[in-house]
Formats: sequence, structure tokens, C-alpha cells
Amino acid sequence: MKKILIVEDDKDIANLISEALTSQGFKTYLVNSLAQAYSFLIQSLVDLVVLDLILPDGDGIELLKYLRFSSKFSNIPVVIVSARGAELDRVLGLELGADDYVVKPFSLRELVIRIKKILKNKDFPLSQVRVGPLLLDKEKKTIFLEDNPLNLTPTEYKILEVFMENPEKVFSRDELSNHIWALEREYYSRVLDAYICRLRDKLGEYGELIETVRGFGYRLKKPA
Amino acid sequence: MKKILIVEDDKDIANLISEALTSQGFKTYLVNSLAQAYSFLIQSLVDLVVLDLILPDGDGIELLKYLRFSSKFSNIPVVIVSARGAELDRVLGLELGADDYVVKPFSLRELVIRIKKILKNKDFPLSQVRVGPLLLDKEKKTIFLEDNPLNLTPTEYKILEVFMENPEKVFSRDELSNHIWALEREYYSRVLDAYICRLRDKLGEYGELIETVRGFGYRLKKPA
DNA sequence: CTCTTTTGTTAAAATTTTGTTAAATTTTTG
DNA sequence: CAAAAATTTAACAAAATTTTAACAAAAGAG
Repeated sequence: MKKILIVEDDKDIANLISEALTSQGFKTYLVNSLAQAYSFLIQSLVDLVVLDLILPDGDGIELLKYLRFSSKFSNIPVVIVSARGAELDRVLGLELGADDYVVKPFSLRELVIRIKKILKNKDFPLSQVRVGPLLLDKEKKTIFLEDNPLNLTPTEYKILEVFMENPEKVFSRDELSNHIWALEREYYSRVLDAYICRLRDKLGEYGELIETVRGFGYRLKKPA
Repeated sequence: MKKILIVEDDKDIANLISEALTSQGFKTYLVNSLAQAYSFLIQSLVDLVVLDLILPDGDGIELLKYLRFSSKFSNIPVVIVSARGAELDRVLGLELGADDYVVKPFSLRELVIRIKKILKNKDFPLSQVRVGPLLLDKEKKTIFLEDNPLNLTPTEYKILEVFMENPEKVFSRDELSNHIWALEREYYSRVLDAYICRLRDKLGEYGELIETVRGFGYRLKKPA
């Protein structure tokens, strides 16, 4: 069940939103200030945040910024719900990475539709992804290279999976590590480099599909 | 390059949208009726449709339905742009599978952001900056010169990035150094000059885009 | 024009980053 | 529990980048 955090200081509005979402099968959590939002997020991962901009202890935009610049939370979708409908606000919110911006008064039904749409895009359960000669089959937990299954260890598989879901994107070692191990290492480790080396090996003549971007990290090239 | 079909009978609005999108690197096609839209879509696949609802030969919703129920076109994103802002219309549009619904009058900037956001879900690089013949793609950590990727070292990349984010601005060597190395050097170094030299080299005929402001520092010219 | 200062240019030294591999350690499996 | 597999470490090699430093060229002042 998808978890949604509602950050809204107006009790009535918060309850309305909450009911609308609950009736659609979401689990909701209500907080009414920035401070509460921060502490809630730290201890519990949610799937989406509904964010009011005008809060008793500050501007909701701050929370949006915080989420976007955090490596851990940067991909939690945020829907802004605000009485501030000025173009400047909308543009600012969207540019900072809000996934949608709904101006009050809005219809609950519309809000729910928009939220569903966003979450649907998120976990597009497309079970097969193709990148050049590689084919990722999530059902089978197998990656094929020109129709031959690669013999990968679990971690090797995860790394290549992340790459294939984001072809062309450059991952820093940290970013990649966070995806693979879900925890930050406090010390400097070269495990990842070792894996990249072995992956290239297993990709044989296609080894150079994994490109090192010196000073930044690695990426999976998508052949033209 | 992403192709966008604009279905809009008001010439002025159509042109405005078209310009805004073109300036951001999209290729646009304009049609002013449902009939034209159908025939265009059949012969040419586009990446997204901007759809006005009120058209001379019918309701844009019909086109949306057609696209959604067609197996071939069902995953082309549709953004509705309409003067009909009533909740009923919005909900109907979104429920039929429109990816966004923008009510007139709207800001072009907002429309462009929303469109980019939708296409990004389909793996479109959102973070792009264009200055003259240069294109900075942060996602790919690559700078293109007339569509050819430049082969830059990390520091060269950073310098050009700072320039591209502040075209025309004159940077003193100190200021630039602080941006690049984040620390002040206590002794006088000419590293930066060496980098500028190599950057100009790599920019080839466009080398003089990086201009020396004698006695002050450097800047990146933005051609008219 | 001549001198002085600033900037351009370049090769080589110094440093940093990445590749590679084997062995040590940990985890999983039978 | 033992064997196998997988992960991690650590060390050295290779490659690329950064920095220095020296000289050349250009610009400005008088």
C-alpha cells in the first residue's frame, strides 16, 4: 500500500485530502508543520508528499528543496497544494522539482487523479528493458546479452539493472552505492570499481558500454 | 530531437507555444483542426501532443479518446491546454488519460516545464542549458558543441559549466577559482589561465566565445 | 617606440583517479 | 558443519588529469 504524507496546517483541508486518498486505498499520514514533516520523513519512508506552502513554521518550499537535494529522498514525488497561485510560485515550485502544483481551491477528485498518475509513472512495472544488446528481464531476474543469459552475481545484477533503467545517466559512485546497498558508507571503498571491472569482463566485447566518466562516476552507454 | 504536435486553432497562441518549445530544443508541428491532427498523426509519430479542446471541427476530447484507445498511439503523452477550466472538464480530461491539464491563460514557461517533466519520465534529459552553439547536459555530464560531445576533463567541464550558467558575466580569476576549487589559494597560480587556453583549444573555431577581459578575468560570450 | 604588465602557450613533473588482480573475509548453500 | 559462492579489501599498475614553470606574445602606459 502506498504511503502518502500530507503536510498541511489546516485541519479541515488535511482531513478532506486524507479521506479522499484513504478511500482510494492509500495510507495517509498527517503533519501540520515543517518540523513535524522533517522528523516524520527521517524515520519513515513515504511514497509521495502532499505539501502545502504556507505553514506555521515556514515556507513549504524549504521542505521541497531539502528533499530534492537529499540523496536519500530526492526521488520522492512532491505535489504542492497551495493558495498561492501566482505564476512565479508555480514556476518556482515546478522548477525545484515538484511533480505537480495544484492551486486551491481544487477538487479532491482532481488531486487524487493527479497523484495516481504520478505514482503510476514511478513504478512503471515494465518487466523488460532493452538497452543496445542487453535485455533486462525482471521477472526472470536475468539479463541477456544478445539472447544469452549473463551469469551475474546478485550485486552485479543490481548494478547493471540500475544502469539499464537509467541508460546514459551518469552515476557518481555514491549515488550508485546508495542504489545498490541502500546505506551510506562512511569510509572510502573501492568495491564498486571492482564490480565495474568484473561486469565489463562479463560483457566481453561490449564491456565498453559501461563508460567511466572521469571525476564523476560511470554510466551505461546506449548505442545509436 | 523530441517532436511535439500542437493542435490549436488560434494562430497566435499556437505560434507562441511553438516558439517557446522550439527555443528549448523541441521540434514542433502545428495543425489547427481535429481532421488535420488525425492525418498528421497517422503519417508521423510524435513524442507528445499539446491539445486545445475547442476546435473548429469538434471537441479535442475526441482526439484524446482516439489516441488512448488506439494501440499504436496509446502511450503518446497528451497535454490539454484549454480555456475550459471547469472542474468537470479537468477531471474528464485527466481521467481519459491526459498527462496534464493546463487552463488558459497560462504561462509559457510553466507549460514548457510541465511538458519537460512529462517527457523526462520517458527519459528526456531535463537539465539542459544552451548558450550559442554550446549545450550543457548535466544529467549526462556532457557539454555538446554543435551536437558533438566535447571531450573535457572534470575541471574543464566545471569551468565551462560555471560559464554557461552565467553567460556574459565577467568572472575574476579568484571568483572563478572559488567556484571551481572551493578553496582560496594563498599563493598566486596560473592554473586557470592554462585551463582557459585548453578550453579555447577544444572549442576550436568557437574558442573566442571565451573572452579575456584584460585586468579582470574572463567571460563567456553569448552570440546574438 | 620602449618598457612593463598581463595573458597565451606548452611540455614535463607531480598528483590523482581508475583498472586489475589475488587473496582475505563474509555469506550462502548443500 | 563444510564447501562453494560472493563480497570486500588491499596493493600495485596504468592512465588521465592537474599543476608548475618557463618562455612567447600581446596590450597598455608613458
